[in-house]
Amino acid sequence: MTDATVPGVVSPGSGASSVAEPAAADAAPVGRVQRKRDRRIRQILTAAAELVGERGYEAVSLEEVAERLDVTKGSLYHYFSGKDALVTAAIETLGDDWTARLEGLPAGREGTAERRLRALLGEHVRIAVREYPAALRLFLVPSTWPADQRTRIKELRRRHDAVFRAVLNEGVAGGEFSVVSVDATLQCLHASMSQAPEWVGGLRRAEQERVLDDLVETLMKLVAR
Amino acid sequence: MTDATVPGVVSPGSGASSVAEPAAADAAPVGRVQRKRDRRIRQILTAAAELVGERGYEAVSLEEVAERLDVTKGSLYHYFSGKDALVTAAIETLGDDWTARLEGLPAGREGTAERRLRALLGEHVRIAVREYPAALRLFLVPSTWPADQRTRIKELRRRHDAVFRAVLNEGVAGGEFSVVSVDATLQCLHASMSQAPEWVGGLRRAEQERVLDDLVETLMKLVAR
Amino acid sequence: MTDATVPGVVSPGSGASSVAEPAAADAAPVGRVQRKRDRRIRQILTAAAELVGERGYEAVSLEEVAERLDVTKGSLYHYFSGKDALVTAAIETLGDDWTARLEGLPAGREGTAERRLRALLGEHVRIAVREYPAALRLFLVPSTWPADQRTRIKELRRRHDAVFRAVLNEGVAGGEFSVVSVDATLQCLHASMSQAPEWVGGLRRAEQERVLDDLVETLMKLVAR
Amino acid sequence: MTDATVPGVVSPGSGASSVAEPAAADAAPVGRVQRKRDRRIRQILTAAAELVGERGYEAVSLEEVAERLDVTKGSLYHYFSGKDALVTAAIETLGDDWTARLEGLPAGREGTAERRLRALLGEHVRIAVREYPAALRLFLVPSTWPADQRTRIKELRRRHDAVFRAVLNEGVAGGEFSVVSVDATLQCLHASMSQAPEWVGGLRRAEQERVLDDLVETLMKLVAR
DNA sequence: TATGAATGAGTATTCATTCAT
DNA sequence: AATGAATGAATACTCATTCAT
Repeated sequence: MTDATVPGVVSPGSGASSVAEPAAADAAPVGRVQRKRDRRIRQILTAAAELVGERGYEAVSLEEVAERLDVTKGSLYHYFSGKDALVTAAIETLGDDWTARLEGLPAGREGTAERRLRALLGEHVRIAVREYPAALRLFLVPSTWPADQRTRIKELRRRHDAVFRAVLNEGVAGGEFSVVSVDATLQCLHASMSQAPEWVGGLRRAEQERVLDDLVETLMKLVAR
Repeated sequence: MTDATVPGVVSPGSGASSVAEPAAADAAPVGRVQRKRDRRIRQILTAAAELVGERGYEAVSLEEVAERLDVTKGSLYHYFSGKDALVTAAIETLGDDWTARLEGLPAGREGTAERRLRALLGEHVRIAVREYPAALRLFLVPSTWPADQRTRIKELRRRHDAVFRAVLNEGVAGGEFSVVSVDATLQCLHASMSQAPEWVGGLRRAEQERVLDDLVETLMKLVAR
Repeated sequence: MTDATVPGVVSPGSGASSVAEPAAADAAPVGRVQRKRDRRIRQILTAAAELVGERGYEAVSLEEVAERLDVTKGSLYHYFSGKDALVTAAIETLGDDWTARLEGLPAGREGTAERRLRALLGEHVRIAVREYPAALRLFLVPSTWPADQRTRIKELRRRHDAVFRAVLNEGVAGGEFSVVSVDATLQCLHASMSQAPEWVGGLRRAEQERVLDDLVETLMKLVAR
Repeated sequence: MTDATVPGVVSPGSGASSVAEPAAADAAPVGRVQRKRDRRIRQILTAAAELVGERGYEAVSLEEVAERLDVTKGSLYHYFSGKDALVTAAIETLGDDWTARLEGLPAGREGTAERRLRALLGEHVRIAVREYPAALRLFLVPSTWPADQRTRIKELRRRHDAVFRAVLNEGVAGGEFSVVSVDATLQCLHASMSQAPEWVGGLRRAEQERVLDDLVETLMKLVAR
């Protein structure tokens, strides 16, 4: 994802716009100014994503986001058209980062489908528990949100699921896995892992590891022949 | 659950102390007045539970709850000490009702463990999808809540899980099921079913049914030998 | 003060009235019922006076008064037309009791005017400190109160002051005392004593006694020749 | 007191940290912006102090304060963290102004201790009567306030009393005055003067003057040899 | 008499958003 | 680009008062 495609970003000099920029903008040379702007946006999104990941959408205030960045609330409006836009973009960033980490996992690319799936599940669940304890909430976007943004979130999840779906499909094709339905299996995998932070939150580290291992093994049954 | 055990309920001017109570009152352990009060509390909890089930905790305002009951906000404070207390009680009510329905399910009590589990999963997921679309949120109690209430919710979940745990244990004991860990399996079942409304929300009824059947079958794999 | 003259008391059978009863009511035999009513009123006033004495007017809620009496808020409206009426009456009761105690003091009636004044001051200040820590507030009746009630409070203070005024006048007449103005002297005495709870509130008992003795001696200078 | 020391004031987006500050800013220790902010805070405090002085703490609502300043309630929260903070700061301001006026009084600095004390008492009592009719309430800070703020108020009174204490001490040292205890004398002076508005509130101006003179003369007896 | 349910106007507080500088 | 002041609508909560039973 390049910053230029971040949704809800206010385009400089053209007033507020909650719609993504036309790619035509690329025609203009991307100068220092633009790069600086992109960097700033990146900072904001990171801060917002962390907060939303920790506390959930409704509990995060722009004040907090601004404070974490050591700027004022008003500044955020130079880059985003409003809270929804900012948070949506942040969720997207968080999801993209997460997806990228899974994709970048060496163990996720070699060996049998089973080994790869196990590695992906382990990494995913550990990211969830340690870094995004409220990640589940990200996908519970208030039903009052504009359809536009809900669509965006669903799209994000699709991308996120793709990495699991690929392994699943390969496993099935290669005869390693057997599933009732790839979609249903994906949903179960995702749901189970997302809620993990809830159960293991109060446990000691050693116990956490054991429980998470059990979780991964249990989930592997979903694809067993 | 009897209403008398609803948490956070404000007790009426009772406090029998400096003035002598007529002993006759003991004859009728619960008077008309008390029954009426209980009924009202029930109404409030039902309304609140519906709203929380639909929109989640943070998004529900007391104003809305009051409006749905056609009373004023202030009235709610006659019965509950505050929003947290009301919502906690509502969640508890909702959870208890849900649990009771599962327990009351005939198909959940007879036949092989496998048949019973399948029946329970089917019913649970259909309740989730049709009646409590935001039920998942119920278990995402904000970490800022008082410990007291968080404990209560966890206790509630334990009761709720018990019905599944019983079948699971029997199935394992009888050699019908095989699981990595009963706890992990329960968590996966619960999480997967709770999030179901999210995926199937936009589908047509017929499609919904098919997807939910797939889901149940997929989950049955978690206990396969 | 007989209860029949308590202001703001709702007359039975005649609807609410914030005006004192005409003495003609005495024509009717004062039956058991009336006596019971009077006793109840007395209880309410005592409870209210204590609370107002402790916390001040604005901080006391009818709920608290009712709770201390183990009745419901609504019940209070059988006896008083509203909060102001109740509190005014309570202040009056408190003031009357206080005055009565000073008047009943043996040391206040015999010996030289100086000995008597010293005894009165000592007792007064000790009542203030130990029993009515917020008594001062009683005389800071919100200026928004109806004139009727403000008058009543002033009248009460006049009665209360009378006991000191009498000794003062005698002392002056007998040549024992010398004052710039009896009124001003009274005001100073009253004000100084009323605020005593504020300074000595945090002190240990022994220290309190020493400080209060200093206070009394200091005040005696106001009448020195 | 400089505004920078006003308690409870919310600091603006400062928090200089992740972003480098231009060192040049140090040249102007207090910029235009800061001065403007200080002026605004001053305005708010003055309005609040007046209201508190007139009506007392509990009776003042933020709405009233805001209205007097022709801003909205919410704006006050830009400068103060809440009602307590605002009111405490207002009391402090009021007390400081009062103290400063007494200290600035020429007649309070020259002549015999007796002349100076008489001048101070006269001025003090006239400020109380004319400008802060509810000033007494300021020192009756509700016992429910946070300890932090109660301490602050006590400290304020100490500063306020200091101006009288100094004259008292000098008079005693120089043999002009004779007191039982400096502390007790101060308390009596303060209490008597603070309550003055209550007695003289309803009088005509000419009468007021006479009564206040009597009051001052009466209080002078407290230090008579 | 007494109760307890209900009200409605009020209170402090929060927060996304706007805008002049 | 960034600030910080200001807004206004919303939110939880309180309390004196009324009233049917």
